[in-house]
Amino acid sequence: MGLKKRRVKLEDIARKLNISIATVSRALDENPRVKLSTREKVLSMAKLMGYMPNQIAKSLSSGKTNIIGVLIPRYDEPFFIEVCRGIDQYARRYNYKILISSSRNSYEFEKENLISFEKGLVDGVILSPTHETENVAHLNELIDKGIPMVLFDNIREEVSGADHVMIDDEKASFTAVEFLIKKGRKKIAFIGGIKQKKVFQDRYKGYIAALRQYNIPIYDELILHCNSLDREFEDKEILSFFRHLPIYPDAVFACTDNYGLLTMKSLLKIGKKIPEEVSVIGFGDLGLGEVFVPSLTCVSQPSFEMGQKAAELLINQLNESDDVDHKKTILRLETKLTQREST
Amino acid sequence: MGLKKRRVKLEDIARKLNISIATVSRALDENPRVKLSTREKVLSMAKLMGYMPNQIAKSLSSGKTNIIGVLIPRYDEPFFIEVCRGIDQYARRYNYKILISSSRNSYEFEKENLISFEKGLVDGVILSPTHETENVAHLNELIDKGIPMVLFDNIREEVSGADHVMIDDEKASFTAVEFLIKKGRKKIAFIGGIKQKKVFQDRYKGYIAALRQYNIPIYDELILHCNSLDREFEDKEILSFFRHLPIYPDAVFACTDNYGLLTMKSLLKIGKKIPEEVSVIGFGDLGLGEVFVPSLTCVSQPSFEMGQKAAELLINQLNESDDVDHKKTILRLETKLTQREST
DNA sequence: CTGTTAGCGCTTTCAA
DNA sequence: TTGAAAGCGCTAACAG
Repeated sequence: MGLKKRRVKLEDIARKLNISIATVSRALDENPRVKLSTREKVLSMAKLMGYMPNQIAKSLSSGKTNIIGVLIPRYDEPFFIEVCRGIDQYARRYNYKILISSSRNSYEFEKENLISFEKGLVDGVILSPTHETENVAHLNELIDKGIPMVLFDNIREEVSGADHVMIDDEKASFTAVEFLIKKGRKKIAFIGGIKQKKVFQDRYKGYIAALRQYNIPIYDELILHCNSLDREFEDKEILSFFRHLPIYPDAVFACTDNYGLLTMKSLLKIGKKIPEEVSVIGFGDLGLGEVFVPSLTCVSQPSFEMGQKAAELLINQLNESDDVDHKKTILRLETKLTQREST
Repeated sequence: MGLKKRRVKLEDIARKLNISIATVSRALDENPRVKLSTREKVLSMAKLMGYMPNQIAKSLSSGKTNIIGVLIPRYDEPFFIEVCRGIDQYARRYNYKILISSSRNSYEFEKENLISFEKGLVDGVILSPTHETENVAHLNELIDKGIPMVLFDNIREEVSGADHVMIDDEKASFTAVEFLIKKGRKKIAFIGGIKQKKVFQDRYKGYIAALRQYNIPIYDELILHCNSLDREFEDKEILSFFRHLPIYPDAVFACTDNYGLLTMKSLLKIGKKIPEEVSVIGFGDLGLGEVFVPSLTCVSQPSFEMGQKAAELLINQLNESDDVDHKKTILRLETKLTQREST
C-alpha cells in the first residue's frame, strides 16, 4: 500500500541482464534474430519482474494503436449493440479493441466524435451515420487523412472510400409483405421509421413494390412514418395511430421489431386478436419478439454477422499497403423471414 | 487521393511561424504565459494547416490517456448497456472516453481483460465481476499497481481499494414481496439468478425475509435459481419450471425483468390470467417490461445513474493526488417499485 | 513571454 | 546475434 512501485520497463530488464534495450525488445517480440538462450533469459526475467508492456509507447512508436473506433447512433437499440458484439468478437481475434461512441442521433455529435477519432487513437472506424447526416464531407475527410472506414446500416453510397455492409432492405420487406399477401391479407398497414434513413426508405419501397405487384390497394391512411427518436414517444405515436384509423388493417408490416411490438401492444389494447384479425410482422429479430405473447414474426437480420463482417473489412483495409488505392467493397448479407405466432 | 499527406505536427507549425515547438504547444493549450498575439497566430496557423493533436503522443508524454476501461460480464443485458450509457455520459463531460470489454461471464476472460487494462491504455477501471470470480487477487493487484477501480452490480466488498456502487437488493426485494403480500398473495414463487452472484443472493434474502416477517409459508417447490447464462436456455428453464409445479403460486417475484417476462410468457402459455390469478413482479425496469402485455410491475433500478455515479467516483479517484491513500466509498442508490398491469 | 532540452517507453534502422 | 542511437509527437522543467 502506498509504495507506488514504478512500472518495470525494458530498460530495467536490460540493465538487470546487462544487455541492451533493443535486445530485450526483440526477445520479447519472439524475434528469431535473438539467441535462444538470451530470449529465455529475458522472458523469465520479464516475468519475474512483472513486466507489462506500455501500450501507449508501443503505439507511438509503431504508429498503430490496435483500436477500432465504432460510432453508432444510439446505445439503446439492441441492433447496434449486437453489431458491436459482432465487431468485438471478430476484432478480438486479431488483437484489436473497440472504442464505442454514440452520436446520439445528432449530426453535430457525429462530427465531434469523428474529430476525436482523428486524433490518432484509432486505426480505423466503423460507423452508422445518423439520419441527420446529409453532407458526408466529414466522412470523406477522415478517409482522405488515411483512416480506413466501414459503414453499415444507414449507409451512404456517396462515401466512395469506405466499405459498406448492408442487407437488401427492399427485398426483405418485399418478401415479408408478400408473405402477408399470400396469407390472404389485403389491408396491410406500414409502420416505418425516420424517413431520412435509407434503411427505412428501402423498407418502404419494398412494401409498396409488393402491394403493387399483387394489385393490392395502397391506403395512405394505413401508412405511418414514425418520427420519434425516443422510446417513449414512439410508444405514443404508434398507439395513437392505431386508435384513430379510419379503416382497419388486417395486417401490419413494421419496420423494426420495436415498432412491431408496439403495434401488437396497441392492437391488443384495442381488443384485436393477433393473428386472427390482424397479422403483424417486425424487422430485426433480437430476442424481444420471441418473448412477447404472441411472439412476433419478423425479418431476421444478421446483426451480429454484420458486425463481424464490418470488422473483417476494416481489418483487411488496415492490412492493405498504404500506397495501393483501396477498392471499395459492398457486402450484402442475407435476411430471412422467421415465422412465429403473430402471423 | 493517394497522396497520403503527412499529418501536421507541432513542429510544422513552429517552423512556419519561426517560433519554438514549446510555444506552439503552450499556445494551443491556451496557456496564459503566451503573448496573446502569438497565441492567435498559432491558433490560426494551426487551423489553416489542419493541425490535429496526436492523442497517443500526448498520453505518452503526460502519462494520462483519458480513457476509462469498463468491463461488463455481457453485452446482451440491457442493464449493463444502460450502466455504460451512464458512465459514458458522465465521463464525456470530463473529457474521458470509455473502452468497453465483455468478460463473457468468464473468470478467465475477466483476468485477461484486466491484464490488457494494465498495459497503460486506461487511466482507471469500472467493472462488474463475473459470478465465477471467487478469488479477487487480480483486482487487488491492479489497484496495487496504481490503477483506480470502481465496482458495481456484483460487488465484492473484499476489494478494499475500490469504490462500490450498489443498490440495497435485499431491501428492494423485501419491499417488492411485501407489496405482493399486502395484496393478499400467499403462495409467492421466486425466480432467481445464478446463486454465486451477490445481487441474486441478496434478492433471495429479501424474499425470504418478507415471507418470514409476514408468516407466509415458504415452499421450496416455488423457488427456482435459474442457472442459465444464455437467453435461450433461461427461456426453457423457466417455462419448464412453471409447467411442472406441484402447487400453483398466486404471485411470482422474479429477480430480473427478463425472468419476469419469461414468467409471464410461461403463465400465459399455461392459460393463467395475469394479474387476476397470478401477479408478477420483475426487477430492473429497462423498457421491456413496459411494452409487454400486460406490462410488468417491477423494482426500478437506477441503472443509468449507477453508471454516472461509478464514473464520478472513478474520476474523483483519478484526480486525487497519488500519495494520499484512497479512502473507500460505498454508494447505495435508491430503488422504487413501479406498479404496472401485472400486479 | 519564449526557447532549449530532456524525457515518456518502445521500435527500428544501421553498424559492429 | 547484439548494441547504439535516432526517432514517434508532445509536455514540462529550467533558463533566459
